[in-house]
Amino acid sequence: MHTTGKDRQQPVAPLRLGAVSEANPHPILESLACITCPARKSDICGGLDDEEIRDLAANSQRIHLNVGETLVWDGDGAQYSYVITRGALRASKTSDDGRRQILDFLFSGQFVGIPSDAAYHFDVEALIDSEVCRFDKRKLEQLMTKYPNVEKGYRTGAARQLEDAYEHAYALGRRTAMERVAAFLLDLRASSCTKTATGVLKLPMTRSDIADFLGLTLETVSRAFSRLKSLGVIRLGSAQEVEIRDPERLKALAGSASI
Amino acid sequence: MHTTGKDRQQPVAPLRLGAVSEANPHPILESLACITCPARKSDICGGLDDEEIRDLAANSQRIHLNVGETLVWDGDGAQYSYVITRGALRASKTSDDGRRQILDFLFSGQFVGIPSDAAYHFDVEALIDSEVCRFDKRKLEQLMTKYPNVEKGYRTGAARQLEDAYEHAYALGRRTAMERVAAFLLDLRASSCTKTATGVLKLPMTRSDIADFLGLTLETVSRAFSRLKSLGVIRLGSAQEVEIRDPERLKALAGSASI
DNA sequence: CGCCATGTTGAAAATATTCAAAGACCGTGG
DNA sequence: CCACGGTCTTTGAATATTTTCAACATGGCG
Repeated sequence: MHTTGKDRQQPVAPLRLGAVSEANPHPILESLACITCPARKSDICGGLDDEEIRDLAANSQRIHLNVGETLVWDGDGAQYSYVITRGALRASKTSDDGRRQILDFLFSGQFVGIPSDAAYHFDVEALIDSEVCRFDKRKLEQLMTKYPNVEKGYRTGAARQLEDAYEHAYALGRRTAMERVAAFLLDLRASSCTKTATGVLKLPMTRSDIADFLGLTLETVSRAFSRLKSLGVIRLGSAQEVEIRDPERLKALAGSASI
Repeated sequence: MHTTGKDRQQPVAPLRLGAVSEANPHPILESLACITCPARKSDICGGLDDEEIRDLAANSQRIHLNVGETLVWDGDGAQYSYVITRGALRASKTSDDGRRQILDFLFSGQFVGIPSDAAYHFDVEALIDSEVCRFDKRKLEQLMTKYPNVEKGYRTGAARQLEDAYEHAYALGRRTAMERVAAFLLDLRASSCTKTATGVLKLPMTRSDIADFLGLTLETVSRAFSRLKSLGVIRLGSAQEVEIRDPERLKALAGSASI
């Protein structure tokens, strides 16, 4: 049985919701920020024109998260929803005996906050310094009524997350360790994860995070990386810098897609 | 690597969408059926009063599925959504090399059809003779606009499915075989799965189905059942009839919850 | 420069899978 | 009504994959 070491180590000064470092309403002058926001085309904001987006801006707050800070705690009242505008976060479930399953890595443009009841049932923490846009759930519902496109975006976002979760279930249940790691790297490449100009991936997560996402141990993940390296499929600048040298080969190693 | 035997065996005469055995619009006289429907309190129908439900009935068709019949094919255009009104179905993804992951077992009251794009990315098949209520997606959207409670129910349903998928991911990634089987039986007991008057579970799925749901092989599942039996935690009438004799013990064997 | 986190690698151990065979159950047809 | 055939299930033994335990390497940061 695998118990992570990493997850027991709390962020230096974990801030509970409502006590987040900064939570400033978008000043009217700053509503321009929405126009140039990396999440401008996200599910929630994408359906609105620049005029309407000011309305959204007035009903949201921008929040900065330092590395390790927690945005959402398991059990927290689901008062807010969030759109990631910069950085990288992880959503995870941890059992009381310390086993952790990372449900998703979240990058800019992604949406957090589709609770079925009054509370969240997972944690969300910042892997690196990040920024999110916060919406009061009540106000978001009003916005959804006012702007059908927001409602539709919410629905699309929920559906996509569900499909991602299904794909993840396929990987966890039916793929080998090697296939999981290969598929993970391909997914990362297709995501909003940071890349250098030459396309080198800058992983914001540790081997332990990857292991807890893929249902493996960090050693198994490390061995898979080493194997990929020795096969010449990837190149490792540092442990966090991964260059995919042979995408086709990587696809083959990821095994047949789930159709 | 595990490849199921079961899944290669197509239903005798698989019917493609639109060619389903019966698809009759709810006759006006039959709209009463909605009132007494087992899915009357489901997410979609639950928010409406008996007057409004007639409107829903007029916009839906009742469909009968025989054992093994397929309701949704991976790749199918997502033209319809469904509410299960009777029976048991399985939603699954199968890769082209034959590996199958069952995503969910669906019982009466549950909702199928939250596509992020134009197509479904999983199959849905009947485990036993079943009945579903079919909604044209377009009409469902109109109904959602007309009745905010339907829209809210849809959203709640989507959120619940997402949370189920997350819980499933935790099980697949971090639980042992024994824990998965124990937790599965507890989940079934809490579900709408058929039970006798004395509370004995009537499993509509095979060991192979359970294995493909839990990311195991059928042999491993069978061994876990045998173990539970020898521990006196369950009693097996037949392979499909499971009596949970010691729920507390079963909970302990399911391991600590994911919080 | 050195410490502490993170990452890599090796060997032993555990868990689950694979392969194999036999038993139970169900529906069908004689 | 019972025998038959096929499918599903159970159980055993060998094998494979992944985990666990342990030691060492690396590297970022004070």
